[in-house]
Amino acid sequence: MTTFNPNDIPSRFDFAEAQNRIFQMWESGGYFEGDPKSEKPPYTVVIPPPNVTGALHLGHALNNTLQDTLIRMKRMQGFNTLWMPGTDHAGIATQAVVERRLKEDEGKTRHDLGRKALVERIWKWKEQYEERILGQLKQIGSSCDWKRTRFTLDEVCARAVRHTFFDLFQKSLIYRGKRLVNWDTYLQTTVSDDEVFSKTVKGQFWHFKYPVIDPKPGEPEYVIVATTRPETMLGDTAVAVHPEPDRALDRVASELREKLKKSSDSEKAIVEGQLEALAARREAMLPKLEQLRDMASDGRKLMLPLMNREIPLVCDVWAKPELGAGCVKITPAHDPNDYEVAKRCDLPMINIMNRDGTLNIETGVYSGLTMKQARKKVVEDLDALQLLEKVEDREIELPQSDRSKTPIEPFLADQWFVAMSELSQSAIDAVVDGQVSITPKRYERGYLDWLGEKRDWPVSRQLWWGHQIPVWTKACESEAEVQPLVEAIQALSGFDETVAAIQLEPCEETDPEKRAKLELPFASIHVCVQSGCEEFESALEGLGLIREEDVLDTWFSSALWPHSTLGWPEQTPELACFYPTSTLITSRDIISLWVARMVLMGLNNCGEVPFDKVYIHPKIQDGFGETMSKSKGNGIDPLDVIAKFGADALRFGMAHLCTETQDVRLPVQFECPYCQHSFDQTKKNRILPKVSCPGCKKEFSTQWAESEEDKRLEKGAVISERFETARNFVNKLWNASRFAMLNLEGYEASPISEEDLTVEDRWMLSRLTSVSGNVTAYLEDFKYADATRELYEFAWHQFCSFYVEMLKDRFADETKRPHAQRMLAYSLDCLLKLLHPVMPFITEEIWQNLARICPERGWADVETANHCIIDAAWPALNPAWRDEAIENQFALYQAALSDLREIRNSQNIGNKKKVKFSIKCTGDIADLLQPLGIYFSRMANAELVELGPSAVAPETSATRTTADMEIYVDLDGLIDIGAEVKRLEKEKANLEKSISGKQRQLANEKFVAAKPDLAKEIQTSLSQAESQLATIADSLQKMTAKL
RNA sequence: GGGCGUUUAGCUCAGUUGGCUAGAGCAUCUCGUUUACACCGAGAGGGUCGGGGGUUCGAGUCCCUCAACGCCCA
Repeated sequence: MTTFNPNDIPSRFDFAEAQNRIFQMWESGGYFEGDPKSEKPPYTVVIPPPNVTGALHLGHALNNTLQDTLIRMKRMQGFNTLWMPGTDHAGIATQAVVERRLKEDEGKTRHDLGRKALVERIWKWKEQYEERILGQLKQIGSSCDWKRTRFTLDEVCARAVRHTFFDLFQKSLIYRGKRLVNWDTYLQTTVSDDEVFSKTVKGQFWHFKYPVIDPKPGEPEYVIVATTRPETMLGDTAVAVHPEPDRALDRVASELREKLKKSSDSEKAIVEGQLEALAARREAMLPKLEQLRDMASDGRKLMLPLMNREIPLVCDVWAKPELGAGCVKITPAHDPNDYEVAKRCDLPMINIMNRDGTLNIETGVYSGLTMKQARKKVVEDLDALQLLEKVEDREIELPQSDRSKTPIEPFLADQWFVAMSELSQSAIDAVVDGQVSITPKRYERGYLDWLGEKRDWPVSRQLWWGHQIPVWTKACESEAEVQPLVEAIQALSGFDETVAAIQLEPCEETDPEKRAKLELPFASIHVCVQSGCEEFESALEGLGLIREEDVLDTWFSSALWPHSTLGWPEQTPELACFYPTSTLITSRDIISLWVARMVLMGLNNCGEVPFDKVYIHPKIQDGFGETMSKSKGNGIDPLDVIAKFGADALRFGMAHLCTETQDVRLPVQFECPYCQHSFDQTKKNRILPKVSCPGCKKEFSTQWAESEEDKRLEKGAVISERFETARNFVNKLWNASRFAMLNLEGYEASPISEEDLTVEDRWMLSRLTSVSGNVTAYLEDFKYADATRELYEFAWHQFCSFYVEMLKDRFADETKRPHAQRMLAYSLDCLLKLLHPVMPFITEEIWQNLARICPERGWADVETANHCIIDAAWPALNPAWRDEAIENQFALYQAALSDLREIRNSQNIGNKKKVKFSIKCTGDIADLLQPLGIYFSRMANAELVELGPSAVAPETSATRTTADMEIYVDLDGLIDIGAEVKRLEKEKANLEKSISGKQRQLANEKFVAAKPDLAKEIQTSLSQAESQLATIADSLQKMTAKL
């Protein structure tokens, strides 16, 4: 190794070079690895596995910075830490991305490729993005145990999924049922509610007449229903009317009156109009509505046109008497509200659609048509029958699939469900009992409310990318087939209930004739197979059973993450050591989807909660308060921030903005690739393929560049200037340590006795004690912003601006030098450790350099420093070193210094000009200030000529006062009287304001009676202020006289 | 529709249980290259704490109400 020369240290930290080198050193040194055999107490965090859909964004950078900061502190505190890394297969999101790519690049659909080939393609995509994601996490500095990296679709996780599914199936907590789903006819899959968006389009509102069968005298021959989707009438199974039209109209009216009270003037007219219309309607329609209600109660039936099917007239609250004719057609299999009506009224549900969006055989002559074709034909046919009453133009809300941008069809499909009642309750109890705490506490409510609904969890997804459901099914045509098949299956499994679990699902259609007509089986046999029984699976297929094609909801595997990654269901040493994990750090949008499900699955599978603390961090928005996303163009790549500012600055910036609020704003800038000028992103320029730099006027490309011409331009980075503060802080720390190393030549370690400590040494020890205690407590409580603020303030304005400055004088004195060196090495050592969790790279780099000059450090007890800072012992200073008296003493010095500097500035005295000054104060104060008096020279180029009660103001002087002192700067030959008068007048005004405020308070008898202690304090500060005022007034008078 | 959050200096945010002249960083202005750092140092200016009402001796802080913005659930 070449000899280390502090003079060679550059004045900037070369983070780009250091980050990779240091990370490799940590990783190859095994510092990230959790040891299941360790004697140390475990501390475990599982990463919220990022989706392999794409690259990481700034939200991930925040999330992982917080986890890494915590795990690094715990590692230094002596815990056996494990941060478990991995990625999520993210079912539909990933499959959709790959399918879209396939369509764009090759014009193919997944059906052209087939299941096997498509899944292979997605695996390739996954490999590519996983590598990129893990690379990004490492660049951030994440100290995960990378050898343990898991993927929610890998063998270990798959085994856990299969065991869980089998267990729940066996307990009958998994069952098969029908459910109305959002069907994407293009992708031929269900999409979740949050992947559906509503689009307002121009459409029509058709009014049809349905004939009444055998109307009684006085009853209408037709009822009128209205719809925006005529084709669905082929699947109608009822028409509903309101059971209490009278009361329903009353309620609407009273709601309108409530609204009227709250309305602004402009709205009032509209609401009043609505009320009048309602009253008129009531007058005209109520008898008819009541008649319809009576007809429904009497069991009157209607003839569904075109299909010639008898359908009932039913009573249900879904019908709105205030709208249209007051009747609503019910299509249970193709409308969510109608589906609910059908469940309430026990109506049949007729599915009229094939998976590709065409109409099925239920629709007779319409079979095979697309929805659009069917709509046209249905309207024409009804019109021909003179059953079309009228058509209105109207704006309608059309649900669309976010993935394929095609209309969503509500569709009744077979789905697997997890029964949630018991499972949810266990997860509710865990939080109510305090086994799991959620920080900030306000998020508990959403968690509990969501679980409290105990809605069954539909877990099947009609996708190819995911955990295929391990169930084999066969339909039995008759009752006679059932028993022999069950017996055959049991025999094949060797009557082993740990291999196969069987469920019998009877057909919900009990009428054998109807079953035959609709080609429905008598019952279905479902066999769930445990993992590792491939031969049995083949044998089942030999019996004619077919494997379920659907895969599981992504959250099913995510729910197992804390234990599946540790090897469950195997009772591995890792599981024994690291489960339950300690803390989960995530963002609020997945509290119910993920956190709640992990709790209940952890309890079900392991009998213990998966973690005892959950911390929910804020979400990052751009300067406009919008969430960042690639599709908006305001997304920031953490790697761009790292390239410009360094990983430590990114991390410090992230932690610094992590307050208890819900959202934090981070204004976004473009950075010109030519001149490095950065300027604000606007809603306009963030969507352009190329942007012109306002600095150098050259054009650069953005993420939207598509044309060859645009792509040839240099690409501009998207960054945020908010990281500049953090970058500057990194630089400050780097240079403070550079100064230290330049002055530690000849360092020798040896203990310092307590009596030899100077005032500033004791002050530094006191500060270090407070700061280390505060930072520890803040981080334990997830108060990241408070921790970074404390560290920033301490490192910059206390350690650098005062302590290091004061040490300079002591370094110049040979006799004081060795002592000063030891104190500097010790305090820097301590500061680096406190900063390490947030700023790991620079602290490690400085640590390693420091060790070359002073490998042994400490003031009372000298020890050899740990080889790496990453597992050095976390500072735990003796609380006895916290010394308020010393800190107050120091504050006196700082106050005097601040006044001196202000005089220099207001009098415009150059730094090189030495000034003389005196301080008038009590003898006690003088004793306190005395030892620090020499430092006025270095810090303000000012010489203290007199200190104590007898100090007097020179003839021409500037005067400042504090509560404890009067400061006179001798300005003979220097003074700008005008400036001084102005300054004194301002000071006088301030004091007068302060005095009158205090006087008012003390004149308030109730206050003095209620808070005597506080009143006493104010009384004291009032007399001080009055004495200050006297001094200032006196000076002002003298100065004014000289004008 | 229900729930949650936010509104404090030009910008981004702190502000503990109500209490003395409401703080920080960035930006602005003035001065300054004293060899760790100009990604620096010293200083200054800048706030009717979203509007209205209430409780209180006293409100940025507690309560009510209105407004704007954001998020989650239906």
